[in-house]
Amino acid sequence: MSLKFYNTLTRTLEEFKSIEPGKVGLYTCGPTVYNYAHIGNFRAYIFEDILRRTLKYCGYQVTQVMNLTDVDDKTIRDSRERGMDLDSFTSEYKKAFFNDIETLGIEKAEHYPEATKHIGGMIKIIESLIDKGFAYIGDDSSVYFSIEKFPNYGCLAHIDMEGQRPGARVSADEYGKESVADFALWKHWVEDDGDVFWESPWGRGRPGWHIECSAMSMTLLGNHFDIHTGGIDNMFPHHEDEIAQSEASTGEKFVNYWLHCSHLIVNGEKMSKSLGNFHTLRDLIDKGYSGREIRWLIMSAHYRQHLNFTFDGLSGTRSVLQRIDEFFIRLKELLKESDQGDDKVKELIADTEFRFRSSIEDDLNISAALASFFDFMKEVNKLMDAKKIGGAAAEDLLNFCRNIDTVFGALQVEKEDEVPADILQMVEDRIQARTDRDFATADRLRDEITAKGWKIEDTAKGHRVVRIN
RNA sequence: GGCGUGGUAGCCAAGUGGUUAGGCAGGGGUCUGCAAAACCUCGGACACCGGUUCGAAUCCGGUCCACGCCUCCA
Repeated sequence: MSLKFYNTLTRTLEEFKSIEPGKVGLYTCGPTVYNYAHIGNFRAYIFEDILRRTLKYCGYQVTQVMNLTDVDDKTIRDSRERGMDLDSFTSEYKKAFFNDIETLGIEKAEHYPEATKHIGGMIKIIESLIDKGFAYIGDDSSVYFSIEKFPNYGCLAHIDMEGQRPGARVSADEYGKESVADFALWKHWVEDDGDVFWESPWGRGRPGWHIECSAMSMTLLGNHFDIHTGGIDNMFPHHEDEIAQSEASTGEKFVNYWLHCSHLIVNGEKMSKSLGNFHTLRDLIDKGYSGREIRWLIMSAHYRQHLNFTFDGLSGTRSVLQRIDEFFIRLKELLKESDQGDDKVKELIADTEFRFRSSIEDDLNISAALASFFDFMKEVNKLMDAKKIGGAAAEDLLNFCRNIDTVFGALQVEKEDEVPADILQMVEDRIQARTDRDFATADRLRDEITAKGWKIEDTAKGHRVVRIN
């Protein structure tokens, strides 16, 4: 079996081969920290998380870099509006970002470089671009990259610049450039920037947007690395510009595989503030949904497809996750039984692992991978019903689930709810009432327990208490 | 105008020439003092029109619809 990805660069499914055997350098475009991130942003981070986990599952040692853009037009504008200095403004949102990814069960990257800490590296790249004739100083004293000097420009987005008509969005204030499509490497200080500026060979100013990713990726992963990802809207111009400036500067190939995830839409419409369907993670948490439920919904669609986010869909995840929890509770209860079912179980595990792996290796086909798990769960349930699993076989099944959950990051095999003493007492009282055949009391206690957020399940082997989500 | 994606059951969502995808919701059943939960089970589908083929949801042509990007939005 082999790992395959759809490479935006070639628009084909390609077998993945890392530059250095067994190791992968992965650069994932991160947040601009001027606001709380919304679920659309998190779709990208969850996709990148699944990618990272899949690479590890396939045996690679992953070095992931995710940038934090902490200086740009929006961070400057909003920090000034709030009367805060840039650092204290952005640090609030950096903290929120890390809280949010933890809520969603996203594994931490190895590096989270901040743009403001890498200005020196950016200046070096810009200097080399000026030296090599790819960049020039415009009439407004900003430094621009001249795309006509880089014949390969458009290789990622597959755009032929000759055929482009300048849109209305090309604003009149960008008169410093020789050509409208040229992009800023260094923006000369203007009054609206306030005290946000760095000294450079071209005077006070701040970096353009694209240059930070080139500087930070090359610093941490080298001039040439394996995978670069982001949302599809970043493909052009952001990633196109990164390729141009990086390759022009080093003369080397920048990135081998470019992976882009599609947008999330809400109730069939683009998410936007004006439509009132704009959700941040904390909005949803406040509405009572869990990070696990949100993760499950968002990861369950293939990353290159539009994902239609609906509250019906989100509520549906609660049922399936509860079913999974119940499955593991049941399986763990069988650990203390005597060993049985080994051969059948080994075969089932081998078959499922094959299906799971082929699915996930096929450009991260998570839907098919999940289907293999559901089919597996159904078979194990049948075996459990038939009392054909116990001891070591149960342990093997649990270990297998722990193993595939290194990719899903959502099964929560170990989940155990600590039952409060007062609930336990009520459960005991109810059992006694039932033994006494005092069903009125038993039912009243059950209702009280339910009202306190717990659920009783009477099984052949005893009584289980689980938390109601 | 250019580049690109998609339309699969009530909803979400894989598949891409022949063999049950899967999940949620719904029906039926097992279990139960009654429930709940769980488990088993069932139905229902490939936007439309042509074509290629023994065979098309899948390939080709056309039509309709939806969506994304085309200068800083994941």
